[in-house]
Amino acid sequence: MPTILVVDDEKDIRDLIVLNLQREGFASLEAADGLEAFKLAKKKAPDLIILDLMMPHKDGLSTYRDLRDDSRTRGIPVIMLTARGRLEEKITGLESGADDYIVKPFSPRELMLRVRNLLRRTLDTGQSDVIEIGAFRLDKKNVKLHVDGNPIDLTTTEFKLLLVLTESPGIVKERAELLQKVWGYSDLIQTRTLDTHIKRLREKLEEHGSQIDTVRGVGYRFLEQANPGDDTDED
Amino acid sequence: MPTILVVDDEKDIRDLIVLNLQREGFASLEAADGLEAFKLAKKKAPDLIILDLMMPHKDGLSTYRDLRDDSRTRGIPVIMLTARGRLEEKITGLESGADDYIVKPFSPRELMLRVRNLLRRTLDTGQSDVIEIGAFRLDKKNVKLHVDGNPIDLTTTEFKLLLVLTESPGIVKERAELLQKVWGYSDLIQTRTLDTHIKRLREKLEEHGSQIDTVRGVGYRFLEQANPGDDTDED
DNA sequence: CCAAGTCGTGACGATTTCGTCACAGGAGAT
DNA sequence: ATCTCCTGTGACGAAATCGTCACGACTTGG
Repeated sequence: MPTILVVDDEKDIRDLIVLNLQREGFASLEAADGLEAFKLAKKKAPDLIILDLMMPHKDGLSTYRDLRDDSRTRGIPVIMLTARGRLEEKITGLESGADDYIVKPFSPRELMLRVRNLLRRTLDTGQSDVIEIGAFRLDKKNVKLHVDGNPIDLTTTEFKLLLVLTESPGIVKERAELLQKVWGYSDLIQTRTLDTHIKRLREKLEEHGSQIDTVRGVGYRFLEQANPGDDTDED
Repeated sequence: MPTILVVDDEKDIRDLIVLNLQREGFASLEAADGLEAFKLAKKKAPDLIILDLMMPHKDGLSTYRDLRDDSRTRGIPVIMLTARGRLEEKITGLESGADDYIVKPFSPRELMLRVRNLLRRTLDTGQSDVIEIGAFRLDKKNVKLHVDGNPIDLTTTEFKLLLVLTESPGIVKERAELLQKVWGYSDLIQTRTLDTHIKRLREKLEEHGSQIDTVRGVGYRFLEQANPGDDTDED
């Protein structure tokens, strides 16, 4: 059952939306301001967010930007509620494709229609399990990697390895954990298999910025790309 | 709330299906044989019909034909239940695009998935018989493919395969899913049938731009043609 | 500086997966 | 009935991918 986060400072409106969502069979979360919404979104990873743009304290628009800047919430589609003629123009500019907005006052039926449409687009087509780390975009369902929009062919094993590494960018993954999660090895095994695949991964990634760090005696660490746009040498 | 008519002579199976439908929030009607089903369908105009093909008295297949011959029931999508290897071949011929079928034994989850998909297709889009992907135009009703206006002859199997592939352009369809949706295979089957038809499809499409991508170990992916013609974008 | 441990690298064979082909059975058309 | 087209299947080779090994380079600690 999809979970939807409803963000509005007015309790009446929240209640109205939540009621309609329940009637449609959706679970819901509530937040009264942008900060709470952002924290809840990171923690609970809802399938969709309904976000009022007019709120005190923290503006809805800046909350939207925060959501788009965090890797954990980037993929979550957002429906924005806005008053007619207010921020409409600005919104249309920053839409990220997966998002939508609706002008107040709105009919609940209209809102529910958009919720269903948006969920259909994201849940069904599997675009929801796309992981983004810096310039990297890991498409799980597609077994495809894009860096700055450029597709990179990875084998399934390489992809799985990269997937595990990117679980925790900047943090070391032990050899044992990598072997466990990618190959299913349960024992501590002395093997060069991991090294070989790390090498192959590095080969395919190096032209897009060296990414995988060796931590001697421990394991490997995936680093976010430091300098995008630095592509002038090859040796 | 969509209403679904369940047609099966075995009460146990009806109960199982109805239970699952209720859990999903659907209203349901029941019929134990084809005649009753036909009358009920005309009278109540359900949004979808789940029809077992193996029934005493009146065969499911002839019931299906009756449903298609009557103007009041013609537009109602039908999901047919069939035993593996029995009537599969005959079904493939009369598939009218809006319909689906599933091979017994099936999982309730799988059935519910198809119910949702079929309802989504018909309720939302008002069952469009023509699908357009880039320069491709798939005419479900006439089982015809046009690329840039040029007609391409496809067999029914090829057409169905292409139809499933184009459900999600740019996204991989797993072999299992393709086998399931085109041939009704429920198990993971080691067969070269899929490959063969992919090849035949590729042969017919390649002169109009290579389209079908192999994702080793996963499945196939339909790619939109890079169209030399211009594309207009608007909101 | 030496020894031991660890890692990177290239090559190789084994295995898996896919593409292609030929062919036989079946359905529909003539 | 005969013909034609479509379809599924197995055989076989091609290609991709994988894991392992040997060996050299490097790091670390004493």
